[in-house]
Amino acid sequence: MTSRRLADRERLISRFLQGRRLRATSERKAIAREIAARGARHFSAEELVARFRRRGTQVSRATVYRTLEHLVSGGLVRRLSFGRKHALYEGNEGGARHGHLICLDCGRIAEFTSEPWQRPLDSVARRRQFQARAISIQVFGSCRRCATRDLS
Amino acid sequence: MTSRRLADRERLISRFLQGRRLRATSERKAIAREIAARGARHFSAEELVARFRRRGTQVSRATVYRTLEHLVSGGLVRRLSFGRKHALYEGNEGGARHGHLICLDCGRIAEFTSEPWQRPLDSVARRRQFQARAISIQVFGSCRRCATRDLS
DNA sequence: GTTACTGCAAATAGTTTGCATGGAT
DNA sequence: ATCCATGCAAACTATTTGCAGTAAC
Repeated sequence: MTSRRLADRERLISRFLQGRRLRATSERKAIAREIAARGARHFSAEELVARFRRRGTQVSRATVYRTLEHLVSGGLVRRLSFGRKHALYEGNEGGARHGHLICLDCGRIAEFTSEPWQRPLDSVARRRQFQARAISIQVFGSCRRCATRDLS
Repeated sequence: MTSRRLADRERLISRFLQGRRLRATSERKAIAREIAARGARHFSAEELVARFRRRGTQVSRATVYRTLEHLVSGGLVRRLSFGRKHALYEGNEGGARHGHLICLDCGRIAEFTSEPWQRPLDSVARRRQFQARAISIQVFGSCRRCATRDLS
């Protein structure tokens, strides 16, 4: 990602904070910067905390969780709750829709574009008068690597 | 559901236990019976525990979790992890595929048939050489009732 | 008889929350 | 000056696990 787009994303989050009358604290800006830098890659709350800690940036775990909450409810970040462990998050990169292939053996997660399913899903939502805010398609199974290994 | 089909489902689970060399204990049979009785309705682990407790059936929480684990990994039951709270489960009624519309305001969950998306999803999986075991489509947003109320 | 299964209670893991202090508006 | 946001640590919730006793095979 170019630093141009990175700055764009940061600005987007600043605007979001303003719009919601949320204060632009240094902690929130640090979180915004960190998420922007990760692009569309997945991350856990704990990963953010660890990264800040390693780097000496002062942001507590509680603040990370509280800020993610805001960003998710505002649609700037998606929360992915697979499996039984921690939730994963991903920046909502301009709405590029994708689903996830989740390997139950090794935990690896791959993505595929779910663009083709967007329209039919929208139509289901419309029919039910359901106001869709986020759509998530998950396929659980074994990735190529693990499926091959399983043959042993 | 007829008691005929209910018996079918119980038998299915018995066969499953045998197939995996798992002992057919009274606890596991009680759980199988309970899940069969619920048909395709959603339930949480805690709900099962509570139901057993209320009725005086002797099945501990640990056993409920351990048994659900087996059934999920065997594909007889699906685990649905929405939101941040407890997981929900549903009997895998002969593979009738459906997705979920999850209301973020009131928590209500509605279903829609995802049959039409099965084939294209299969083809994505094939292309990636991903061995799919379960597919889950979730749409988060506001149900009709809550969307209307939100206008206030 | 052997070995898997169960129940209990304690341990985990991730996340949330109350409260006093500090900082943005 | 006001009052929202932060940090800390304690609280919570759902789930998992170690271990000793019990029951299925």
